[in-house]
Formats: sequence, structure tokens, C-alpha cells
Amino acid sequence: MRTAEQPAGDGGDKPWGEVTPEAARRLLVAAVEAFAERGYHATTTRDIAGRAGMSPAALYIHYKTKEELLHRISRIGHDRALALLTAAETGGGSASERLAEAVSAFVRWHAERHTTARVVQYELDALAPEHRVEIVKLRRESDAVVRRILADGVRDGEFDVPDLTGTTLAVLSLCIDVARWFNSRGHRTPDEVGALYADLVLRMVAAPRGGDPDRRPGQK
Amino acid sequence: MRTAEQPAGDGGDKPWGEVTPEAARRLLVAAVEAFAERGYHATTTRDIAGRAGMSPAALYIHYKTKEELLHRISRIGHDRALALLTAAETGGGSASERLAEAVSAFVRWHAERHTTARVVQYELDALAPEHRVEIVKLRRESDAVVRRILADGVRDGEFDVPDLTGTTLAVLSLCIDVARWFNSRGHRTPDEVGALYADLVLRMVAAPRGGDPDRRPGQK
DNA sequence: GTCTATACGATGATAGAC
DNA sequence: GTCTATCATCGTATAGAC
Repeated sequence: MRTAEQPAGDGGDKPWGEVTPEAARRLLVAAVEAFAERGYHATTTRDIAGRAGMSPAALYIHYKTKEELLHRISRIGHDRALALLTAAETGGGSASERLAEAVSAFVRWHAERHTTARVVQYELDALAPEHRVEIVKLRRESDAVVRRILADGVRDGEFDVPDLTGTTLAVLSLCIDVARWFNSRGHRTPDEVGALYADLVLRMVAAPRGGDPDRRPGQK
Repeated sequence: MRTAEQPAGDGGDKPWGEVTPEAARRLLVAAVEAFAERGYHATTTRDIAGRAGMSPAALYIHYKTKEELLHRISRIGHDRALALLTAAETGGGSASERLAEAVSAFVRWHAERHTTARVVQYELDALAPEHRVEIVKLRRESDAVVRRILADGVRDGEFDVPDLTGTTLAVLSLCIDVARWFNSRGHRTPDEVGALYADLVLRMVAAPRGGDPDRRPGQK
């Protein structure tokens, strides 16, 4: 299913391959680092240009404004995140298998590319209004993917999900927050975190053994 | 157990009651709002003073630097969060009951005081090194509270937690991320989110019915 | 396409009047 | 304790040389 290089990285093998020319890519990578470290508003165009080894003016040859840089980063990152989830949904298998794949892939990306993911997830408010509506639409699609997998599992008797909207939100939220803490504590690999989280999420939604979903102890 | 007003709010009944004199409190409340909206580094002392209805110079009568404001906010917020968790731990009941109370109280705080919580949870890196080590110590104590409750549940046969460290991290992470999304989507109350999350977390750690913890299907 | 130079307003923090 | 005025620096973005 994957024929080209995967984009939207921040330090992996061939990240941001779709951003050309090379000077524009260097600036964008520098912007990701700076935005992640200090936040969009506090990052100066001088800092971005400096990290890319250029003069402040060089930035404006490739990007009209600082916000255009953020928009490019956010768009590519959200495209990538949605692609991961969609691949899991359409990859076949039971609802449990699709959910496990969606969660582990989504978490792996937030861990591996946590610098990018921080910008993508925490700087939405800094986008221009027009760009924000575009990005919010992509986020709603990601939400819908997870929601459909959960609904499928309920239909097939694999899952017990009393609050579909809230649980969808919680699952995505749990995964997204990996971008905040990853690499600031322990020594886990993205793969390990992805596997752990897939297990935890399956436990959150699993139907009680034996099948009858009405038999669960009412917690709420 | 609670004899005084609870502090660390950001718009509730009597929040930040322990900050005196009143001018210092007004400045601190203004700083919370500004830091949450734009981030610490991008917030100007003029903005803070302006929101508090004062001149830029007035800020420096009550706080030596902008960073001292952040430190005060972070310290009070972390004290409050730890107090909530500790109260749940020492409040009695089974491990399941203590965990449910810890999660729902912690989530309620992150939802109700999401403006404060955003500053508290997302601006750690902006603290001066000396202040950051102090705050990190408090965070480790919060982590230890949740870890102990989980370990108690495992000991008592209520919980099945193959990865204690990772699950502790995931539980806290899930709760903390409420500060990011709350009020940016639906129409849930803090109480509702707290109850939902307590249920989801209990499902994550619950031992399989019947008791024998070795009987779980190996997911990892 | 990249540079140096620069416009012009905003920045954290201080001095000294009241 | 609060103000106005100020310092020295840094902010985004542009102009024009090469």
C-alpha cells in the first residue's frame, strides 16, 4: 500500500521528502525544531533562518510569512496521521485487529516524530483562520476513522462501548499525548509504546468474555 | 480533610485565594490567561500588566521576573494536583474505588481548570532550571501515588497490570490531555468526563472475571 | 537565490516622580 | 505601590546589491 517515501518526519530516514527545493526543506525542518522548542509565537524568523544556515531575508524567498511555514508543517503532519489511521482501517482483519493497528501506528508516529507531532498537535490555534478550518476538517476525518472501527467492533460483538463519542475522543487523546511525554522520561522505543497502548485500548473497549454486552457491571 | 478554600483555579468561585495582596493575585490570574492563550515565551509583560489593569512597571513590584509568575502558577497547580491524588489514595476503599476517585478528581480538575492546567502541564520547559527540578519532584510524587494504587490492586487481585510503569504513565497521560481538548469540542461537564474516564481506566487495569490473573490472553 | 542594510514597532526590565 | 518615561535589544518584513 505504501509505494513512496513516507513524509512528515523530523529526524528519521528521509523525512519531509516532498518539500522542495532543498533550501525550503531546510527552513521547514528548522521551523519544526524551533516551534517545538519555544512555541510558534515565540519563535523568531531570525531563529528559523539561523538554524537553516541562512540570513533572515532568505526565509521570505521560500515562504510568504511565518504562518505559511506552520501551515505547511501542520498540513503534512495531519495528512500523514490520517493516512496511518486510514491504512489501519482498510487493512482488513477483525475490529480488534484494526483498532490495535490504528492505535499502535498512530502512537508510533507520535513517539518517533514527537518533535513534529508537538507542533502539529499543539499549535492549531496559531494557524490563520482559513488554514485552521482546513486542518480541523482533517482532524474530524481522523476522528471518524476511529469511531467507525469502534462501531464495527460493537456491531460484531467484540467491543462494549457505552459512550462512543467519548471513547473515540479518549482513545485519540491518549495517543496524542505521547507527543508530550515521549523522550522526557524513560527508555522505551516507539514500538514498545505502540504495543502497550494497543493493549490498553483494547482492554478499554473489550466486550466481557462470554459475549452478552448487557451483562457488564454498570459503572456509570 | 479540606478546611480552607481550594486554590489553583482559573475562573471558579474563589480561585487563587492564597495569592496576596490582591494586585499580585490579579497579575497572576492575568498571567495564567495569557500564558494559556499564547504560551509563556510569547506572552509579554505588557500584556499581563494590561490584563490586570496596570502599567508594565507595576508587575515588577510584585514579581521579580516574568519567570517568577510562571513558577508561582506551576507550583500552586502542581501542589493542588498532588493533593487531589493523595486525597483519593488515603480516602479509603478498595483499590478500584481509590483509582476511580483519583482519576475522576484529577480529570475534573483538568477540565474545570483547563486554562490553568494548560500552563501547568505544557510550560515546564519554560521554568528556570532550579524551579524545574522542584516541579519535577512534585510530578514524580503524583506518579508514585497512582503507581501505588495500581500496585495495591494487583496485590489484592483486583487489577491485572503487566507493565506497571507504562500503565501508570498512560493513566496520568490520558487525564492530563483533558486540559488540551476540553471545551474545544463538545458539551460535556467536568463531572461527566471524570466519570467516563474513571470507567475507561478501570477497564484498562481490571483483572479478568474469575480471579486468576495468569489466565489473561497474552497480548504482548 | 542569497546577501547586507534597514524600517519601524515591540520587547523585558529599570529609574525616578508622585 | 503605581505611574510615566526610557534603555538597549530584538521582532517581522522589505529593498536593493550581487
